Amino acid sequence: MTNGDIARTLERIALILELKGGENPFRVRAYERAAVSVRNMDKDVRSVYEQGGTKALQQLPSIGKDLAEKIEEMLKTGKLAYLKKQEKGIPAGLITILDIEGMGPKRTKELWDEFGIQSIDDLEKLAQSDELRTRKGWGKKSAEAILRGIAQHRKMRGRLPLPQAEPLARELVRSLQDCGHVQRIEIAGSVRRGKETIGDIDILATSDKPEEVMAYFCTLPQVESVTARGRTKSTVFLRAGMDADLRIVEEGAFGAALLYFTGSKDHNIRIRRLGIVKKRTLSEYGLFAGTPKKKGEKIAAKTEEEVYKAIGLPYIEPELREDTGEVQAAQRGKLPTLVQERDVIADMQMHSVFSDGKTSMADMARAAKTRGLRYIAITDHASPMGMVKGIRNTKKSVQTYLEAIEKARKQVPGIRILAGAEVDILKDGILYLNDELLRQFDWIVATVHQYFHEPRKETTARMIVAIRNPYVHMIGHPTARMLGKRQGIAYDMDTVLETARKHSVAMELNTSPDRLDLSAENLRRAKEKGVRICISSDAHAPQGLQYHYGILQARRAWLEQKDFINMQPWHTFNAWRTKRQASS
DNA sequence: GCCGTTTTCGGCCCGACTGTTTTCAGTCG
Repeated sequence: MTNGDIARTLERIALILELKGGENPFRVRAYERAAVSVRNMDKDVRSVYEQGGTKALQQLPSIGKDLAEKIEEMLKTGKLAYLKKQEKGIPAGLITILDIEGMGPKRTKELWDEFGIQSIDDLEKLAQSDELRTRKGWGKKSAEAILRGIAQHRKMRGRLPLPQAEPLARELVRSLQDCGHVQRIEIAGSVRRGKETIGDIDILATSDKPEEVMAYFCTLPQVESVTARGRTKSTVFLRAGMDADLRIVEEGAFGAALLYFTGSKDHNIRIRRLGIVKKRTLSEYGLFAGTPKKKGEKIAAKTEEEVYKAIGLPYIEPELREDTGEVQAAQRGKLPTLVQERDVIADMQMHSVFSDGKTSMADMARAAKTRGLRYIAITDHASPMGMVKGIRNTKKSVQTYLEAIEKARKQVPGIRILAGAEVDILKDGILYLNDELLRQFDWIVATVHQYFHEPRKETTARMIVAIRNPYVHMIGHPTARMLGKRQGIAYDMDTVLETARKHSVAMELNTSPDRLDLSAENLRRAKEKGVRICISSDAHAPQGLQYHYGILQARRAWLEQKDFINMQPWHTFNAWRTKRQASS
């Protein structure tokens, strides 16, 4: 069982307890919190358990004696008797109904008890009939809202990758600015936190004419339907297939509101609890003296900095706000100095027309130079796959390639160009190019492009063989995932990262918007193990030299400039590169 | 079920919107 499996099991228990009803809601919440805690961990729960037993598990946040024992059972048997017992009599399809907007546990239970619905299809039939429309507490509008919710659910199928959702959010902001009654406006929510996938878009604004702004928002051409419309909050469903919320707040409380609507929920809860200790109440309207019931004077609200300060914390960057230790780090003055886009001074993976790129090596180098990069590697493909043009496993092909690089160096002075190659890792971990050829390059990126579904054990061994190859400098897009399309290869990440550190091989942060590989979670694990990270665009054309989403991901992983081997001056980078070659 | 400068019991984040109600429960973030 992986961390994800354990988290999913705990979540499922929480859902079932809610559905059954009559349960202490805080107990439900405890299971949810524990699930989040396990999912966000940067270590394997299994290894924590193996090293320290249930006592060590109890050191984890939101895990007490009871849940430590349940996790132990899952790790030992792969099952959980408690879940089995709770599941008894609950139809599997019932839980999926909770994914429908507007259907929570209480309403779902009511319809299950009264009409025996067991699935989304059952719910649809019921909402189409007259039974709901005439039922006490429901009515015509409820039935229609449910049908709308079902239609959206079927259309949405999950979340959009950030590189698709963020431009949508920016476009909405631009449109709203055009309406003339918006003063301040900011993107909040998970887009602001730079999450890898986005469930909905949150926008926050101030306005002298809130009603007009809301009317304008609800009738934008991007909007397919309006879910809710009020004076301060409206929710719409976009044609692009996701919800967008707009909130209008008072100018004087913009900071408190931005903090609140940026989240995450768990971060908010964490800092509110800090407030309670100091007899303060924090809401989207500000930080107040007293309790929610007996609220006193306003202490801070204007800016996020001011609110954090009043609660005794330094400013915490949005990308860190996931309740994965950032509040504790802030209290101890140990927040990282997060990496920024301007720290990118080199790019260690890009392609030219020699393989599947769109432009010449010289054009790529010029574009990189214009962007302010000091050194780059041209890394055309070396792959046995017939469909991939590029470097072949022959002396002659490599010779031709190296000559082309040399020519580009002459054409574009003022930027250092490394002769690199992106070499396929074959099924057994051996590289496509032989050692005699590999040694002629300045920079070797090893990547997986085939055999994505081999067993975990074999894949782990395959990666280790590749890392041990003395000519390899970096593992490119290490899991080979494609966001929203392909899950990526599965292997024992901890073992592979430890091998990489031992052999001083860098792991790539590939900033290509459909890869973003490694993920933030794995990057953070890599950092904690002391593995070198190397950022690269994998650009196939000059406009592909982009780092925005990769940098956001790096920030979510707590990475700093010093964690990147290619954010160092050339001599530092080169010393590491040549030492790697010498020691191998 | 978790947790502790309110420490081993008694709390657990806070408020808006909707559809129904006539003062509110359920849902959402």
